[in-house]
Amino acid sequence: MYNHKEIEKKWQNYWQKHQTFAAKNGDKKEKYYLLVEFPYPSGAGLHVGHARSYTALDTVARQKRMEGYNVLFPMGWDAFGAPAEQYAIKNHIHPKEAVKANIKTFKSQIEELGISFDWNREFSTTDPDYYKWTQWQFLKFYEHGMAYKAKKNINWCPTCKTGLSNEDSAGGVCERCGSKVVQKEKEQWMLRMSDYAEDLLNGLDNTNFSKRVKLGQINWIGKSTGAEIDFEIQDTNEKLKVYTTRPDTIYGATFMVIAPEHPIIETLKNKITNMDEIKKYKEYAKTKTELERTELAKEKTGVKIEGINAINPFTNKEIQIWTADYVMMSYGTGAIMAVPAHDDRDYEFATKFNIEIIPVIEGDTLPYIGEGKYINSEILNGMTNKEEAIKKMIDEITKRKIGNSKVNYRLQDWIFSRQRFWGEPIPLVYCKHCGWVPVPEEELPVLLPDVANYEPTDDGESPLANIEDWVNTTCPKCGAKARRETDTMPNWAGSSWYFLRYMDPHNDKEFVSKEALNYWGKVDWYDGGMEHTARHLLYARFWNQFLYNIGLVPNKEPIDIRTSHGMILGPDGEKMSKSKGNVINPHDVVEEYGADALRLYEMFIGDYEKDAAWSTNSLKGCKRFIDRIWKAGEKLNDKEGYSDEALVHKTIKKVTNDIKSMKFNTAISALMILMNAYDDMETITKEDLRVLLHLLNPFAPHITEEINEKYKLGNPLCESMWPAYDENKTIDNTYELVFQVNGKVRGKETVSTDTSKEEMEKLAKENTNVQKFIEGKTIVKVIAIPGKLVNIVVK
RNA sequence: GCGGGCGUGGCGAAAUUGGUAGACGCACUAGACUUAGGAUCUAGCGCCUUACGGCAUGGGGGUUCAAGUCCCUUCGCCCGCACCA
Repeated sequence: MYNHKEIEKKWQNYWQKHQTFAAKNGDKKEKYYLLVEFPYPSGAGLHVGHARSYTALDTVARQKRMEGYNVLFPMGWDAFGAPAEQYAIKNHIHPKEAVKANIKTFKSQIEELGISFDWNREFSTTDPDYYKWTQWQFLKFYEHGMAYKAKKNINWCPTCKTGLSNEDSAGGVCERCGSKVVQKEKEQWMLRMSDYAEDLLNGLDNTNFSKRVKLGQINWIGKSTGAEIDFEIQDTNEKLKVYTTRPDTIYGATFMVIAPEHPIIETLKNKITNMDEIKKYKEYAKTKTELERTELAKEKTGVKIEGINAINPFTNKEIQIWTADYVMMSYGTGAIMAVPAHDDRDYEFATKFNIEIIPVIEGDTLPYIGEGKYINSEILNGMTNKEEAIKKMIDEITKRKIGNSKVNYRLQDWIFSRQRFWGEPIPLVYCKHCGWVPVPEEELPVLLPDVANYEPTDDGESPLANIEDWVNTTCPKCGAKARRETDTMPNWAGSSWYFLRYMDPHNDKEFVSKEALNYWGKVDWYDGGMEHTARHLLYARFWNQFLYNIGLVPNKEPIDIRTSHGMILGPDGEKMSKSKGNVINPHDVVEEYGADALRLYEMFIGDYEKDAAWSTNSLKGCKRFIDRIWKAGEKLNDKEGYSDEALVHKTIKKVTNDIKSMKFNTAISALMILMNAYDDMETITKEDLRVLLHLLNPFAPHITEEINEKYKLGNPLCESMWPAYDENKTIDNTYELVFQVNGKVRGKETVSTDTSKEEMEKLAKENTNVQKFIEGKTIVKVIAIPGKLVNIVVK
């Protein structure tokens, strides 16, 4: 019938030759910026999941261009990262070689899908021309005091021999290799992201992210409101500051718990009588990974600190101080007031160690967290409103100068150092006399050297530390001997600003020009995986907000709409993986069924934001649809106009709107309905066929152009304006009026659209089947809804 | 535990403001064409019933002339966060 391979190649060449998808900076047309996450070019090649996201926004891009927009739809490569480095370690070749080969494969696989990327703007985060500007921006953070080096107890992966951010070690396992993460003290570069917690939270109001994406951001920032309160330690001048969201329960605070790393232990070591035991416990807690600390949550552990006691500032009673690993040093003040009557964790702990439990809110069961009448609480007794009680307590502690209200965030500063080779070198030099000195702008980029060995050192330094002639340099400030920073940036760095670079990718004077920034503005629509909606999006927003604050970008929020596609699962409903043998390779599908069939199927598969299992049978159904259109060209007549005007206008309307709202499946279904109608006609007009091809073009761009050309229906679709519909013409002259008796359908009749209520009622009562159901009964009420139905209520 | 989402045929799913539940596709069944069919075309296809009709959107209740849609309640599943104080 036709050779899809030839057709696809032909039109891909046509687009290339005519530069159909080249975005033009400064063009008079209205701009629209569409972005998909640039992939990590792994050796495994393109995944059908990539194809889903790319095709979806490609559909939008193609529609937008035909609607007259200047569309920016770029693609590039996020190529720093561990897999390329692992490959390099094994094979002793420079990771950039592996990356180069993988990009080639990836790119050809994307090209054969016919995605309308503007390849003129392609770059990789590993290009020195690109990472020069990543380094330059890091120096901006540094200049503005936003980057600092700190000795931190960091999450350490013993297998990868590198520090990990909290985000990279979620759940206590290394995100990359799955090893248990341990705590290790190390000097690390940090970015002050926690300073931006409130802005990152508030900024969400200026975005159109989907609800679940916003919630992901909100959860990650983790704002909580409460109070900090000082508890005196008896017979010392020391105070223990706690953070609590429930200061109203303070009368029930019968003990305190501090994190094993809490510095007060060191301060008061002379008073504490069981230091050995406490040190032992601290060691024990350190060996436990975060995961174990959570998983083994069932059983509380802890040690009572002997020799010191605190005073509850409201009951004035002596209370014990314990150390336990259920209190984290990284959150709040690393110390809590324990209210066992109203907190499950404190309750469990108190029960295990026989500590007094005093209820302060009336209730039947303990622990009872929540609201109720306050008891045993002097100034709060009798109150019932939680918010009021909290407010009263905060007023009281403020008045007594023992505390204040306090907002806490889960969000912490971003650990920005990695002890790896394959990342952007941090462009700083350490000089004995001058301290840390930035590499001057004109010396950027600090290039990664060519070496033979990419393994991290055993003491956890980056492999760069071994390369003497790279490490040893001179101080840019005083000229003395100095050493380069050997840590590299995390691979989130390059992806935090790549959307800005696409606006002006070849600029060698600036990271992006002001003109380009002003013209392209925000990313209008960013689509990617659910797995990146928390951290990548947060990093990118943080980075951009910083650039905004120092006047380098025009918008505080870089992205307007963010959507996240569901995963494509294997035919067995499981996540695709080599080991399960359920991987569908897009290249194979393109070979056998064609790019258009694959694209159409992936858009037809179901709700775009939900996961969906692969079905080759459904794919065949989409292929069949394309074949039917191909054959429809054989029954063209010489007439003009649309054979079924109302249907065509309705279809244009539906497809136009459904693409914009990501309801790709129903858009395609509308086109199938139109095709089914053509099948029922003896012959169809050229306009009939052309409009179908045009509406289908964003989904199946190759075959539609080919058929359009074959039957000389008009200019190439990609160079024609998107079909317009006339609202008046979407309305049919007739409709099927439904007759109901007591809400049950008892008859139908095709009537003219302008049938009056009276006529409708009359027709209903005349219907023989309706009469069967109203005979001998009293009509209570008749409801006539024009365009829909008549409902006769009888008794 | 907290936050969010979902529950509709054998399957993927549709269903503006409450107004014909199951569009469209897959699978399946029967027939046509055919040497052949895993190609194509035609017809059928929620469940029960020979039919009339009845019953159906996880379960129960409510509002309404009318509920997949609104309200209450209950069960189940999925996702995110989490000893976060």
